[in-house]
Amino acid sequence: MEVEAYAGAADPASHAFRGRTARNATMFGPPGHLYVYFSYGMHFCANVVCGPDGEASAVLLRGLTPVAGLEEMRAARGPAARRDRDLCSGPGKLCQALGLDRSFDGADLVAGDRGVAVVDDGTPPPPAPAVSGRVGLSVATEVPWRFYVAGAVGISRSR
DNA sequence: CTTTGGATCGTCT
DNA sequence: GACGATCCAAAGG
Repeated sequence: MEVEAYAGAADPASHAFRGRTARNATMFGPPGHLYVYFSYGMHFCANVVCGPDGEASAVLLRGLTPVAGLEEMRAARGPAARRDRDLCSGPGKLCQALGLDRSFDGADLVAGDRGVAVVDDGTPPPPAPAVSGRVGLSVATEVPWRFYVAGAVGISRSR
């Protein structure tokens, strides 16, 4: 598990920093929804909207430990994912493995209206999550808002 | 193991 | 018209 926090209008690294646009509209909506955007001409990235309606705060999903549907993930990722640990070890890989694209933008993760939901499987929170600066930014690079489970499978390469 | 460069296009200036 | 909240293959140690 690996995530990064983006603090809406107050965060220069957030897509919401320059105000609401057609692309980031979901972030300005109510929490519990999925914000999916297209980047670098070939990748999708997924966020969970977490602030109250109108605040545009979100959490970027950067890495996951696959626990089920491994066969489907391998098929979706293709030959590039040599090892199972590479299936979801990055924001773009994660979306490819789960089949997420722009059509999932705005999905309700509580109701699961588009077949995607956030659920509690009983795994307790990590007692000591690791922290670092966020990856791939040109601004606010030292703000320590990247959180991950140290040693877990499916963590992206950090700088 | 690390470094480097190419692919590729929607979005905002 | 420029630039990404990226990934991967290839090449060098």
